[in-house]
Amino acid sequence: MAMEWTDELIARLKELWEQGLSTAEIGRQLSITKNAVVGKAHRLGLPPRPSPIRNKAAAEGSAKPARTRTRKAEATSEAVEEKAASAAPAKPAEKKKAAAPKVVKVSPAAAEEPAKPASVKADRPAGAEKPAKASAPKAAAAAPAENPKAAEPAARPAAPVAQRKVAPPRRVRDTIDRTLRQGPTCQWPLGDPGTPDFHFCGATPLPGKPYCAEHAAIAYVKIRDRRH
DNA sequence: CCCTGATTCGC
DNA sequence: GCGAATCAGG
Repeated sequence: MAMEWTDELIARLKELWEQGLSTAEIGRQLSITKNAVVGKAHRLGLPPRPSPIRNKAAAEGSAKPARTRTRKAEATSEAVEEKAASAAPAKPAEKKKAAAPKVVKVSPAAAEEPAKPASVKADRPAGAEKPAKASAPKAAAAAPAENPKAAEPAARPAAPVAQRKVAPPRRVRDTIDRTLRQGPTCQWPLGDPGTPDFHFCGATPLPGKPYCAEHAAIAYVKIRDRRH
């Protein structure tokens, strides 16, 4: 079987779906693709979400194909047209890019992919480890940014930033999102981003604030004495 | 580019 | 039934 949509899995899907999470996000939490999420959601008849492109052919109640014609349908009808239109194709190529060679995807080498955290699906095989620069530091800078004056929140270990573990930006973001969603914790960064000891405070935050009392005090300073 | 959800259709 | 491939808008 391709996949077992257990009752529990379906229940989780429904729940997350109702929580308004994006399909991709739900997929990440369930370790499936967003396509799987969307497909299943439709089959389950879950309430559609506001889609960026939903209404176009649909809202068009009148003379219109009412359908988006995917490449397959198009190819089919094209073939038909070709047959009926006796040679001389009046239209060059709609908007399709010329028949791209499109090499086969999965290569034999895929078998020896480096082990992954298991739970995480192996997406982005290629670009997964190059974006390592701006993201981590950004995370650290984000919090203290509210307080330009009291910058330099945590001690700087002056650590030899040697072994960057290269934290994928997306992953980091997702982790943070998840944390925030499932239970707020103090997001004050501690340590040097990129070093193994980097982490967030994690204490219980003040109501409505991303930081705990201790760090909120540092993060939010009055802007008094601005003039002069 | 990134993201989003929707749809089609081979499996 | 499933979901990759694709589309299409932001």
